[in-house]
Amino acid sequence: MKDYLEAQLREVLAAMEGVPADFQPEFETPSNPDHGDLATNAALQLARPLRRNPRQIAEEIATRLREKPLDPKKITDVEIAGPGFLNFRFAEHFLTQELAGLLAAGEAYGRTDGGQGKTAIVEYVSANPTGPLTVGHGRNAVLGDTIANLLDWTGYAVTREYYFNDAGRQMRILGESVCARYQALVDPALPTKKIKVGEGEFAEVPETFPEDGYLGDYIHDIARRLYDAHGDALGDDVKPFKEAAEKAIFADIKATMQRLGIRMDTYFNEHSLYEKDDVWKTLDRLREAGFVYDKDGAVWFETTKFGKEQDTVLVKSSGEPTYRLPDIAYHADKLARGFDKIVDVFGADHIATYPDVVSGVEVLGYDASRIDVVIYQFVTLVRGGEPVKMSTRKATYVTLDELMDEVGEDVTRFFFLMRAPQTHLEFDLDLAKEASDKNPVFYLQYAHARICSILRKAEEVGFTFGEAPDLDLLTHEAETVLMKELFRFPEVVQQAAKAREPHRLATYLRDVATAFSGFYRDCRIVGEERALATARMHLAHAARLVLHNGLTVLGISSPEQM
RNA sequence: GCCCCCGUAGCUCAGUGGAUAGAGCAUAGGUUUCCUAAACCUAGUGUCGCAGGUUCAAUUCCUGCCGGGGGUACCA
Repeated sequence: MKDYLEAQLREVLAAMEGVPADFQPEFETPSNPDHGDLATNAALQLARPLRRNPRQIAEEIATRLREKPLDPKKITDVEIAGPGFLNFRFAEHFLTQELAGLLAAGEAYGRTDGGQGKTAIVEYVSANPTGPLTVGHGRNAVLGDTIANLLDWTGYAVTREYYFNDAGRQMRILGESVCARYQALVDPALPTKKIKVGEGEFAEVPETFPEDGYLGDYIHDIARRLYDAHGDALGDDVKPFKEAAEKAIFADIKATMQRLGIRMDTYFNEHSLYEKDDVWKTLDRLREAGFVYDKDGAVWFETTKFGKEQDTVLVKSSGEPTYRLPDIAYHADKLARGFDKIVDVFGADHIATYPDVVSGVEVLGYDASRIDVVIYQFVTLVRGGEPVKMSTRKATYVTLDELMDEVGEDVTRFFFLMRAPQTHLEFDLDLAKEASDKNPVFYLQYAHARICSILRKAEEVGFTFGEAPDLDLLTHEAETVLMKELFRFPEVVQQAAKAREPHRLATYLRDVATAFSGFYRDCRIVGEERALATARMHLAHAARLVLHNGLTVLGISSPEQM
């Protein structure tokens, strides 16, 4: 419809004097229904170049549009309002045509092919296997997964990738932590020590426990399982402990992701970049390009040439690379794999590092504009009105599993998606637990379940989807309001995908549920005359489809009864 | 110091150039002989942090300031 009107308007404007050739008319859907279904501010924008009163310009455009004339099966009315807006009103017939299209598309309604078969890779979660996923990881996981869904729905072939590092210092400490716990099981008389874990807080640990070791219960569990399986045969070589811990923790992480409905396509081990020698080749190429120098025994990247205040160390004087170098190699790898869109989902703590990655791959000759970094702000966990400091190492965290046990998988996903990524998310655990039935996700699911119930009841009394509906019977205001709301769905999906902002879809679905409530209140099905009831069944079904499809994109179930 | 994000109703947040700034929660009241009351309806509140600027039009864009958070390691 927008396309039709834009074409008509362009023809009219082309015939008017003084309109710039490159003038781009803008359309919008007015929030106030009195202002019609679609409006354009063209006359206001033209006021300056034409040096005429905008209302006068609007009059001329309106007259010319009426003379064309506009197709009465699409547009019934053009009016001038306010300072010079042109408001258009859709013909009812147009709405019912759209409804037929929606019903025909079914569970594919909302899918568009703007991606044109292009490829995208979304990197998310990417937690190193040092402990269970926490609430903090949850926002990353759910955001990334939903952005991947949105890209899928807008025509991209999407790869979901999990990047991890199981070779660094943290993993060694993990192995040592398990080893120490194991040794204490072998010999309970082993001496212990106290280590500081915070301001005035101490933990009693085995003598061999690393100073900055991991204190979580899962470490005990892993040690206990190793002891049960191998007795005292393992000795004090850290390697088997590290490997066992990684395996157990990764299995745990994957199980948690599965509960959230997340399935990765690929797991990318940072170590593979060393096996392929990519890390050092990357360094050589940066050096050849003239952006690398040696100083104080370390290797530096000249990030000052890209507007940063300081240069950045790529290789420490110990000969060990900092994480930036493999990060650059990894992104070069993704670019070389040919993805059209590369989306990274990072916490706010990465905000200073990704520009280095962008600079790095540009130096390597790649088009860094293909990379799109979604930075989300941290989750502040609040319990009993107090913010909770979370640390994987100190084991002062709430796991994602615990959260899902308390409030459920659907609420967990929805909660993380409700707000714009760039705003801080205050997660009040007490509220989430105690008042979880007030979470908006139930509002959406309830609306869906209620539609299913209505349709079941309608079929019980003898109405059927087998009959061709006369959709033109849908002229009640509550019906047209609902239809217009439903038709926004594909555009909302596109906008949410483009902006990488899933919360737009969550907000929209609430509006759909509200519009359906209005229909439910004013328009009955059971008890109505057969033709009207049949038409309304189809409209209710359309509303169910939009809710179901929208919830599917968000990764949330749409129950048929509650 | 410098960089990034945020500042909108009592609370949590939508709203990125338009016509009277919205929703949920909370508060007060009302609605079930009627397809699911996990619902619906009604009532009320705003110096859109402050000050300038650009524009026919600014909560939205630009600059400065104030406040909150994050970053600014040869840590990841």
